[in-house]
Amino acid sequence: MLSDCIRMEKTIENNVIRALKVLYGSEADTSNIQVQPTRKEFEGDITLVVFPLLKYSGKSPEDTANDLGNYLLKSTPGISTFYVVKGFLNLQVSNSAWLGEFIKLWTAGETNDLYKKGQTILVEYSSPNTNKPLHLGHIRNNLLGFSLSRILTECGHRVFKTNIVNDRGIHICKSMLAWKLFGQGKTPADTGMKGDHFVGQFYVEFETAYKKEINELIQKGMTAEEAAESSELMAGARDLLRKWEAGDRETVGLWMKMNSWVYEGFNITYEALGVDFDKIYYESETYMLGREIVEAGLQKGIFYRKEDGSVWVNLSADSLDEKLLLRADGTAVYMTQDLGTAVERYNDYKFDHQYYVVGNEQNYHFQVLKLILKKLGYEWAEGIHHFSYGMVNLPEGKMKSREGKVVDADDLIDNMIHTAREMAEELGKLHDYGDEEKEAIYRKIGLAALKYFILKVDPRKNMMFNPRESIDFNGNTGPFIQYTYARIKSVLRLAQDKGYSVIEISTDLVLNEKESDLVKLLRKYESVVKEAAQSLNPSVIANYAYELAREYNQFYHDHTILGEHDPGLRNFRIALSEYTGKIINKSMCLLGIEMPERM
RNA sequence: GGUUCAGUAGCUCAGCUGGAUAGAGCAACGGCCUUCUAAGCCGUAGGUCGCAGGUUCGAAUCCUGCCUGAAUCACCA
Repeated sequence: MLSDCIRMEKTIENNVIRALKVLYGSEADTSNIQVQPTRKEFEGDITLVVFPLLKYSGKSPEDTANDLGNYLLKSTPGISTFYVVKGFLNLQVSNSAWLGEFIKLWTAGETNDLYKKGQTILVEYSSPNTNKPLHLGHIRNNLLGFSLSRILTECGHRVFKTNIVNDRGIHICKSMLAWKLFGQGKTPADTGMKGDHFVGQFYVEFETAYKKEINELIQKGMTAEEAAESSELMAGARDLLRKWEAGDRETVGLWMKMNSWVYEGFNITYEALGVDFDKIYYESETYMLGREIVEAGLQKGIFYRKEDGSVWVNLSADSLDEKLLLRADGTAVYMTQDLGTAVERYNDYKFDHQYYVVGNEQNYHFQVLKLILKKLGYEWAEGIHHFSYGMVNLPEGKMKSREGKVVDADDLIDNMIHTAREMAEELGKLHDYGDEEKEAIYRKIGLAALKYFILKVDPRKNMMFNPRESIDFNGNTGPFIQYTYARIKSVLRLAQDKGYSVIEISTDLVLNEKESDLVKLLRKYESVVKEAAQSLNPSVIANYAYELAREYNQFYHDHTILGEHDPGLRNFRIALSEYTGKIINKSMCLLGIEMPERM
């Protein structure tokens, strides 16, 4: 399918090389052949840039373009005429050729051979802490991870989505202590709160009480360090951590109880976002892994031990620093654990690639992780990649969860759905639907607005979110694309009512400009998906879907579909609409965005 | 200070491995619904692509320097 679609450009490239040989006796380098779509303001469809070819022709740009144009006109089927503008050769593709391109797409069906050989790929994303609810930063992570998984799947790979939950450590102990001190035995069910919010509240309570305690100690004349050391609250939290590690029954019981509340809450958020996982790893189960690996590296002399007993690796040869791998007391650090889980995952899946969807604040960590794995001799380390994405900032600056300056995920989702509901009710197009059906549509629209807003920006860049200016539903937005889809569906329903069914498409039609523009865009789909996969960038697909929707709306506005009297042309337009709807749906599906049949 | 990333319209963002007169949306202003969904379409206005050099037929894009911002350089995760 792909090869069919790019055949025309490929043929042109080959024929240019042949032309240069025939006309000028030169062996041209393919890298000098630049074939691209002609800009809207010029006549033609496909442009050959002739500047790089002047060294072969030894002629002026115009003469060279004319020579090549004449050659291509004779040698390349589908080219009807050409225009020379300065150093650009603009080739016009004939009407019937565009129609032919569309018929190829139309009849190709669901074949998918973007990549011939699928690989096994792990995508790790989400990876929350269990001491607080998810916020907008997590939403970006989840959406990117989920979308990347779908894109890679679309490319024919076997993709496994994983999540490593940070369910242990001092932060959970803080919530636990606060609950013991202030919780009065209450549960989320008692308060009607979502479990993750319930637990998060105690985390915040701990931080507030702790800050107060420190301030009081400082008032009494202590330095900040002294105060931190003599804090009873912090000592209590540390004590819980020790008890937890020692397997103290009561502590572990409380830990399990509170975590289970959090998971209930997380699951609701994950479901609302429409993301899921094939396998969830828990840090409480994996944090010990990695020690043996460090020991082995020590034996091989890749790592070294300092006098105090701590283990380090020296990466200065790779222009990085020394890095700690094991504390003097033998306990694991973040890196130890990540080394362990990487090896464990390789053993579990024998992956060709593993993508870690983690914020760019950890660029250094993943650089080191990969390097150490390579030093240890794991060849598969070449296949691990950090899918690094930028932060979501507020107008005030960074989100700070400790200070409560965050945009809560659940609140945001609810707000989006609420806005969708208000707008839809105002427009009143869904009167004949039942409440449940309506709600399902509001949900789709609200989530589309949110997801598209986040996924349309380049993942590598930091992005801004202003809570006071709510996310748009008009213009370059998810709902706009959904609207276009719903419009198409509406046309198709009416076509069916009228008994118009398209069995085959006439090869004898004259396309208007909007129609051929649409065909041009439609045949780009697979190369867009491929580019998104290669550059790890769902925004490429988001922008494509928008462009396609905009193009379709122009076509829809300018030309009647069902009102067309010529049955051949009418059928073509119905088919064009249907296929556009299909591509819009597929593109948005790769972003994890659902399309409504009506809105 | 070292490393990495970013700086494009008032705001939020596109701009592919260098290509023609730098594009969208929002906000502003003006048009288009007795006709397939107006969450739409069309138009007007809005730019020293951070600054300065360099590479070449050609630079928002590549190189160097500088300015600004972010992240990171933890026995935190």
